[in-house]
Amino acid sequence: MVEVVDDSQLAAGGVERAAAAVRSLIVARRLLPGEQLRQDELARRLGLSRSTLREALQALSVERMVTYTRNRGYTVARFGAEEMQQLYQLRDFSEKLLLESISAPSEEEFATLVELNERIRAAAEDPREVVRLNDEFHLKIFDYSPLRILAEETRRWWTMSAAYRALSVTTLQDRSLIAADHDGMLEALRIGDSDLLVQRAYKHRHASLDRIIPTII
Amino acid sequence: MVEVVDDSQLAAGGVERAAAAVRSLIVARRLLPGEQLRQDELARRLGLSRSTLREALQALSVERMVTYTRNRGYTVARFGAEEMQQLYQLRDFSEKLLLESISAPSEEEFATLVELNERIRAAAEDPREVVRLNDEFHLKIFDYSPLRILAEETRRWWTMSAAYRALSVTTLQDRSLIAADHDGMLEALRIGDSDLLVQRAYKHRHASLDRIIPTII
DNA sequence: AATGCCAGAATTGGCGCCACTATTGCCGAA
DNA sequence: TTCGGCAATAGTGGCGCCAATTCTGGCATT
Repeated sequence: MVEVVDDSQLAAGGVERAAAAVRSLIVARRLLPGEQLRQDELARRLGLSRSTLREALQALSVERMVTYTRNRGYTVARFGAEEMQQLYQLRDFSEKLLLESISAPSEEEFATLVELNERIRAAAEDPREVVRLNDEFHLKIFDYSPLRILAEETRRWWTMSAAYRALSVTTLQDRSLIAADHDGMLEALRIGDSDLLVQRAYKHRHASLDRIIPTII
Repeated sequence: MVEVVDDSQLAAGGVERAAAAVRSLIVARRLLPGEQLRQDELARRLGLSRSTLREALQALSVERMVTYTRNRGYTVARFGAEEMQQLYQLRDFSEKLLLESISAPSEEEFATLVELNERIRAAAEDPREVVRLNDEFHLKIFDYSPLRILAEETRRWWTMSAAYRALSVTTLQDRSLIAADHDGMLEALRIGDSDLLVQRAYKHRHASLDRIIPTII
């Protein structure tokens, strides 16, 4: 069985395409933290050459999505509890800056977020879909900030923990809690109460962290 | 004339070596912002193959040291005033966190910093050396923090502006000001006054930014 | 039975090559 | 003379190959 990776989001550009594909496999937990990435096999699986994949892995290594050891190749990045906490601490500060820098979103932007959140609520039975939509929801908000560089770095920090977040969501009993938190954030966003928004985002974030930590071996 | 890059800091490992070399060329302003990086020539110049260089450039691209355009290759990253300010704003927040997280450095660590600063003072007539030592001084401080991930990201943000900083230092009249600022920071570090340290580092940093901005075209 | 060692297999590291795309410089028409 | 188009050239994108290193499984030794 030849498995072609989902090329839904792949416009073109070999390396970017490859990086996106591998990133997506990691986020979807089809490649697990700590797992060895055999270049030859992975390249075949993605339908491209090893050299191209190599460049992608190098990029992902700088992004900390994978770990590189000389002469031993790449493995999916694995985080300990300590590192995970540092990661979330970073996001505490960066997302605070981002959210404070957002001027009131347009009607259209706001509607998009509301709709996304409704889809999250509706997908409560499908953890994978919840995670995907949740990512889209949060990343979209980051992009509303004029602080381009920080937004990009934050996106990276967000994605770093994605595989772990995905696992914790799977085992979450009441997945409607996520959408409920988002409701609160959206309300704060709508009335333009920056402090409230930051506070609610913080709470939402740490609820996530609290779910993740116990899953870390 | 065959030019071999300075292999002082290059342990081994093709790609890392290449990335370090290119980074060092950019920081030293031997490759200027906006400049096209022709892979073939650069590979020859560094004494390695184009494919290996390619991986390095890919990594540097994620680090934002270079910019990539599809089918047009890589150029040395170029920052506008707006971006530069964002970069420094990032460092405001990240270096604050780092400095606050540092527990009092050991005698030995402290002595190293003092000595470095004396060398900066002594090298006042040699701008390039001042820049190199200054980098070493600041990066070393970052590494004292237990916040490993943030320290690494901050190192990256620091390096991103290095080429611009190098230029502004060259045209600086009284280069002893830099060492004087460091004196103040070291004093705060020694007496363990975290707030004072953060404040003085802030002032130092923005003096740097104020010098850089006018040099941006 | 456990441990150290050695050859074979598997995997990574680095390189040169060819196809494709962008750039350039030239030439002819307006 | 200037501008638009076209061919030659330069440079990037992607691939397969071979050397070097690491891993693995079997064998001998204690």
